[in-house]
Amino acid sequence: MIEVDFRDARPIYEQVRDGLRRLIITGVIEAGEKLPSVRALSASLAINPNTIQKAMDALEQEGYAYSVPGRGSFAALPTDVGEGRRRELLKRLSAAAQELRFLGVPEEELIEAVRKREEDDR
Amino acid sequence: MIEVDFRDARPIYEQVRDGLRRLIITGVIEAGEKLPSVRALSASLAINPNTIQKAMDALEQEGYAYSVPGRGSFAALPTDVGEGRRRELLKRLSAAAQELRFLGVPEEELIEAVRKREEDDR
DNA sequence: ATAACTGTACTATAACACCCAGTACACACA
DNA sequence: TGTGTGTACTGGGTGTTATAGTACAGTTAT
Repeated sequence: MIEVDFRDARPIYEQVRDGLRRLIITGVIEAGEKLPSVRALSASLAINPNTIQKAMDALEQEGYAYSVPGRGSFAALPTDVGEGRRRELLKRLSAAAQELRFLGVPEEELIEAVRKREEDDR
Repeated sequence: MIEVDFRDARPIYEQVRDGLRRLIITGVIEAGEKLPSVRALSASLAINPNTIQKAMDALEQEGYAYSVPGRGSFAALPTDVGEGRRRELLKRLSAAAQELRFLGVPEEELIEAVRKREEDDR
């Protein structure tokens, strides 16, 4: 369900956070649906529960999930995602586009990459 | 010329590396032109020379610059930038676009962000 | 030749983030 | 009652980051 690479320079909790976010974005887990529990993810990924908890905290802070003690964590509505996240993504989009244009990639190719909707990332 | 925020979570050497890359991308420093020397940057930014050196190494590894002992570091040609950097940027572009669409941002707005060329990013 | 500048390479240290192990508490649900 | 849940601690190990200091070899201008 989620892939974690221990050799990757990126912290594990970020990889888990991004993996969970991706499940929500791609619709695998819809709004209101339950996310994997901390202990379940800890067991299936062979990662310390504290690290999973940290990923959950980060995801909740972004607005992509909310937690209910005793019940579990759930996917939030897209409208609950903070404005900071939107601004960061738009900044990333512009920065990547600008650098790619500097590198000689034609504008049409960039627009096509934006239009295309796929999930074959890493 | 380059801004460094010590309170930022991002490592200083990454901020310096990104700042130098931006100078090249925006055309402030053209291909073949000399980059600020390690010691000059170290003095003007009040940062240890080792940290600046690390930023230079990273930039050179990306292909954005090359160094000549005794002479200095210089901006490389866009064609010298590694293919890995291009693939990473395209991945970032797609990922950001996909998430923004999930958040309800209309496709036209994304395309406009890609077309627009500005330099007001941090 | 001399001086000043350049990239580069070491050693050593301190601070911090990351990840782990282990334990514990309170709540929800069947 | 038992199981599963989020959450909160303490400790310890490890690697990264950034620092200070020193040093060497090459280039450039005086």
